[in-house]
Amino acid sequence: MLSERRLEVLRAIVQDYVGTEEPVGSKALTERHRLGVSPATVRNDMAVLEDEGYIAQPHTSAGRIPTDKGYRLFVDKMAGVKPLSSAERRAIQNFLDGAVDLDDVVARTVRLLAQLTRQVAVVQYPSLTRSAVRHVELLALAPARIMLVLITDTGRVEQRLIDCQAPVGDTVLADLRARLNSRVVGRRFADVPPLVQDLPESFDPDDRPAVAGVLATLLETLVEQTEERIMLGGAANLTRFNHDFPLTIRPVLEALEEQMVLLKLLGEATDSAMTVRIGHENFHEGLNSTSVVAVGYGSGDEAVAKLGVVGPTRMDYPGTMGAVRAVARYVGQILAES
Amino acid sequence: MLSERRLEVLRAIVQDYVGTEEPVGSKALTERHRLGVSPATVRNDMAVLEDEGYIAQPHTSAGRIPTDKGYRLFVDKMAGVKPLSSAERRAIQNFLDGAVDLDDVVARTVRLLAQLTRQVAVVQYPSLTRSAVRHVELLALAPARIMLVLITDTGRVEQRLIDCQAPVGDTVLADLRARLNSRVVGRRFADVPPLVQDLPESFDPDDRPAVAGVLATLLETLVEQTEERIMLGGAANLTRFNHDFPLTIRPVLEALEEQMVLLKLLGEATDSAMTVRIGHENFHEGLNSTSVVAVGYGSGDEAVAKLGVVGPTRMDYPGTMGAVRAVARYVGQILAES
DNA sequence: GCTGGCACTCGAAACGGCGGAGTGCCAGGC
DNA sequence: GCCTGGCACTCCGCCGTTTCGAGTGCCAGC
Repeated sequence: MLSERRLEVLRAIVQDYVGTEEPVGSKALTERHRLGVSPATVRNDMAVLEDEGYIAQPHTSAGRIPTDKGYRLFVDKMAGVKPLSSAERRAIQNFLDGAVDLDDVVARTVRLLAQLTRQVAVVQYPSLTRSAVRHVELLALAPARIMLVLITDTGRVEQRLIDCQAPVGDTVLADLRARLNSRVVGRRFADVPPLVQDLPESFDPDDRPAVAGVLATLLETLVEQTEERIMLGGAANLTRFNHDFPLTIRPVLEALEEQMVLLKLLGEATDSAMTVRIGHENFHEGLNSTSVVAVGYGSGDEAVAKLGVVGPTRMDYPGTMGAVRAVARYVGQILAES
Repeated sequence: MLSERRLEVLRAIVQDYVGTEEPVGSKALTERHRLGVSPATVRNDMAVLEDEGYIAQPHTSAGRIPTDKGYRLFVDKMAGVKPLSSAERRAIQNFLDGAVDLDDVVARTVRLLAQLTRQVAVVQYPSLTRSAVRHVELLALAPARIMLVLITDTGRVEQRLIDCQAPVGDTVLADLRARLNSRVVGRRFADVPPLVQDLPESFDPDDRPAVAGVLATLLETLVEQTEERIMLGGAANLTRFNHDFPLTIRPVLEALEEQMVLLKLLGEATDSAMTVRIGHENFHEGLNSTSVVAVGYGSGDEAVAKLGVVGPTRMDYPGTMGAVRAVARYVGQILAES
């Protein structure tokens, strides 16, 4: 366990390094912070902190920079979540209130997060699997061709084409549409399958293949995980740091282009707790010098999707966490209203 | 007018510079190309080319690099469109054939273009304004709340919420839905407005406000230009060149984040002719050292949207143009099938 | 009009010296 | 036992100098 003052030294190092982006030495520390001790004492503390792996020096006789472990301790023990100013809150609300549909909400959220944190923003579309059915529509495009349109309570619309072997009558289609909706509207996706299982039986044997086809497509759409869409923005903010890592920007950009990586990035935590993943805590190699701050958001009490930002490990954690949390809350409100 | 050989020299300079990314000198030119003349002669030609503004030297006693004007001449007079190998063609087809819906088609196209050209790919969603109506659906979410779903022949789905002052009966809604569809299905967007103008008159006066509201929203959706969505990919490819311009990548990334800039980037040409915009020919400052190769694509004979790539002015024009054209054709086919 | 030769230019890389920030350690004081 | 001032040492980054070489422009000759 580290003494109180050593923690204080670590905090000072993190704060200074985040601000200046340069290794920080003992003398500069005592000048910029009221530690009440001399540089020599700070040096001793630093030696201990280095032994414990919280800080490191890029090379002998340079200042110290925090390690991933150091940042971790900082975030866990010392960093509160910095609340936003009321001006910022108003800005968020104004920015999000003008959204016309779900795409727009997500797009605005991404831009907002990127501007607020000056980092790369990542927003997941409300997940299909955690939302509920608002309406199912069936359209006969051709006698044997049906389009299935699924509308969720989060405003998302999914569509699928279904080719039937035999023509399907309009009345059958209308019947199916009515029964389907009466059973599934308002239900969570996960609850739908058992509710529609027996539907084909109530139809004329001739029509059962078509009905089964529609149901199969519907269920497939419901469980399909691959369609977890994600929007990304603020990539230009990566360049703010590239005088330090001209090399690192490349793999980061590459990683961010992979939908799968992005999805994993936002993490598994489904509740609304905020997760911070620092440097090597990220599974992906290209992201070893970045940190991810993510949190779930939703229209009700449960998260239906996540959003977050990706930035250098050397980031302003309290401020970033504050912005991410605030944006998530407002987006949740917006979704609840629509 | 330049002599034949001088054009040849320019072509050689462009090709070498694109390959090596380094200023090319007279000696290297004669070694790598069979020009049939000595370096001294090439030097004289280069001096002329420089006087005319086709090439420039970064500093005295360095090799020459093409100017925007030089690239322009190269593209106009000398660069054919390089056809793809049959392996590449097969790859394109395989890659695009697996698409399940419009989003997927666009997403795959972006990835494909980015990989093929190793540059930043930009794909515009099939524009609403140039496509036709496949179906209009009206859903009563609540007694006085209607959701309008518009499905286009390119597979795109738009949705809007409509709040009515008074409840709307189910039969009225069904009636409106039927009449609406019988009039507009298959019509181009631009042709729709006159066809529905008189619809409210045929309804009970009590229902006319609601009907008018639905129509207004429909027309608004049809003309709404702001919803021109664009997908972008391959941003990581920008970093391939950043040892040359570490500075320029920043404004480029910023420019690419602006939807409006992207839209203008793809240009105004609505037919299927390919446009190449080189360096300063781009209106946007941040893109002064990039070139844009764009072409329209569509399910029929007319273009419904555009796609293209953004890369450094120093790009392989014939190859890029070949890839862009080929991808556009395949996407057109895919859209026509669905 | 092409060619070889030659002097010249200028950036890139290599070299070396210097300054300064920062460290570790030690002896002394509270 | 902990803090402090002092001191010697290390090593990066900066800067002026030198060297090297690719490339040029020009000129005289064929």
